[in-house]
Amino acid sequence: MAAKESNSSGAGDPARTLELLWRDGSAAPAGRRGPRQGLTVDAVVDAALALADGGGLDALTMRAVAQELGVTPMTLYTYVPGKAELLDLMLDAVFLRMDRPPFGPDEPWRTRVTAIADANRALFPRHPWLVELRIVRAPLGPGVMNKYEYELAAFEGLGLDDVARDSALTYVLGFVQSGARAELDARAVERESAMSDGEWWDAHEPLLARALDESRFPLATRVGEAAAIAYNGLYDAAHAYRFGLARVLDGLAALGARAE
Amino acid sequence: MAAKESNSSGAGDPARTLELLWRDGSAAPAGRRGPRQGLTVDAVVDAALALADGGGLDALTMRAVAQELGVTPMTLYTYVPGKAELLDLMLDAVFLRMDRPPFGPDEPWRTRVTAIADANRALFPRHPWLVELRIVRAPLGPGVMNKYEYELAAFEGLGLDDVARDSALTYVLGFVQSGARAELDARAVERESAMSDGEWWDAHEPLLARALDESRFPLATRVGEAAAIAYNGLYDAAHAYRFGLARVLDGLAALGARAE
DNA sequence: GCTTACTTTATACACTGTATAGAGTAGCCT
DNA sequence: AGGCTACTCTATACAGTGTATAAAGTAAGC
Repeated sequence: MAAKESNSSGAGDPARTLELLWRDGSAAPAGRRGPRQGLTVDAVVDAALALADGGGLDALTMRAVAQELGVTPMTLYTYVPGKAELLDLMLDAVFLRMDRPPFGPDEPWRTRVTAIADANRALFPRHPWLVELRIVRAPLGPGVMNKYEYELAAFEGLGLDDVARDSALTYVLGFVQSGARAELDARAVERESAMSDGEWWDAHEPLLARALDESRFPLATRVGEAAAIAYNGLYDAAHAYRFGLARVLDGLAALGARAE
Repeated sequence: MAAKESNSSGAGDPARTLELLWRDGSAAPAGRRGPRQGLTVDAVVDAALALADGGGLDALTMRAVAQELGVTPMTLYTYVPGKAELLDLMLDAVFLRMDRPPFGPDEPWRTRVTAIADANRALFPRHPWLVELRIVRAPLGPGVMNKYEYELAAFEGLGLDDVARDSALTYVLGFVQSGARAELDARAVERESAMSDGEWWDAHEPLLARALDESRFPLATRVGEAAAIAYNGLYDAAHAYRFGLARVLDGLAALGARAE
C-alpha cells in the first residue's frame, strides 16, 4: 500500500481500530512471548498529539513521533496499524478530554447551544490539526460517543424530532468548523508568507488599479472598503463568528417555532 | 525555498501574480529575444484545471502538468512562478467562467441568495479541488472581482448596511463550502476505502456493543439510529444542504427584520 | 535448550516542488 | 557577418513522506 498522505480517518481494519479505541489502559499483557513492549499506545498517541498540536499535520510524521519516543519509525507499527488509525485515536482522545459541564434543567436552549458552539470553537486554537483532518465515519470511540450524547442534549426544548436534532447539531458544528478553518488558514498564511494582512494589502494596493475600478465594480469596491475598515484588516474571525452564530441561532429559533 | 506542499494561495510576488491574473490573451510578444515560447499561460492553466478537476489536488503535480503539455517539468516555471501562483490562476479562471444571470429587479432576496448558494454549490462537483484549497487573500483577478460584485447584489433589499452585507455573504459562502467539503470528503473516503458507508457500517456494527450501549448513550443511540434511517446511510449531503440553507435564510431574515 | 512468537531495527521505494546549472535559439547592435 | 545577450527549455539533485520487506535480537513455553 502506497503512502498517499490522505490524512483521513476511518480506514483500516475495523476490529483492530475499535479495540484500540476502547482499550483498557490497565491491560496486563501477561504471558506474551518475546521482549516486553517498551511503550504504550497512550504514549504514542500523546507524542503524536504534542507534535500535531504544536505544528499541525505537517509536523506529524511517523519519523517525528518515533524520534520523540526514542525509537525507530517502524517500531510504531507494533502499537498502531498505521497513520490513519493513529489519527483516529488522536481525534477520539481530544474529544474524550473535552469538558462537559452538565446543563441546568431550565437553561434556555440558546445558552446551551451557544455553550457547545463555544466549546467546539475553543478546540481549534489548541489543536489546529483538527481543521486539516477529514472527519468522515468518525471513529466510534468513547470520546466521539460522549461528545455526541452531550451535544444532542443541548437542543432539548427546541421542539425538534430526532432527525431534525441530528441535522441541527451537524449544522452548528459545520458552522463552527468552517469559521475555525478560515481563521487558522488566515493565520497560517500570515506565518508562512511572513507578511501580515496589512503588509500584503500595502504591497498589492498600488498595483490594483484594474481590480479596484469603481465604475466596473461599484458594489465590490464600496463594500470591500467598508468591511476592511470595520474589520481593521481583510478578515476578522471573531466578528465572523459572532455574526454567524447569531444567524445560526435565529435560524434554529425559526425552525423551532415552526415545529411547535 | 523548500517544497512544503501547502496548497495555499496568495503567496509569491504580488506584481507578477497580478500581471498574470489580468493578462491579455491577445499579447503579441513582439521583440523578445531567444526562441518563441511554445505554450501559453492559458494552456498551462487549462492543463492544470483538467488534472485537478479529474483527480483533485493529488493529481495536480507539476510533473503531470508538464507531461500533459509535452514538456519537461521545469519548463512550466517560465510561464508561472510556481505552484501557488498556478493555483491562484486556476481559482480566478473558475470564478471568471461562472454563469451570472442578471437578477430581476423585483426578485425577492431569498430567491437571489438561494441562487448564488446553488451556483457556488454547483462548483464543487466539477472542481473538487476547491474544497482542498486554502482560499485566503483571494487573488484579486477578474474572476474574483466579478464574482464578489455579483454576489453582493443578491442581498439588495434585505436592509443591510455594507459591513453586514459582506458578513452575510461570507456567512452564506462559508455554509456552502462547509457542506461541499463534507460531501466530497465522504465520497473520497468511499472511493479510497473501496467500501460504501453501508459496508463500513456492516463491518463495524457487530463490534460496537460498547459504543452503542443504550443505557450509557440513550440520546446518541436513539437519534443516531433515527438519522441513519432517515438519511438512508451515515450522511446525506443533499439533506444537510436543504436543512442548512433554510436555516441560513431564516437567520438572515431575522437580521433584516431587526435592521428595518 | 530448542522452538516460536514477538519487538525492534535497517534498508528501500516511488513521489513531491523547485534550486541550480547547462544547452540551445534567435533578436539586436556594431 | 559575427558577437552579445536575453530568453526557452532540459537534466540533475535534494530532502522529505508512509510503510513494505527482511533481518536481528529477546524471552516465554515445551
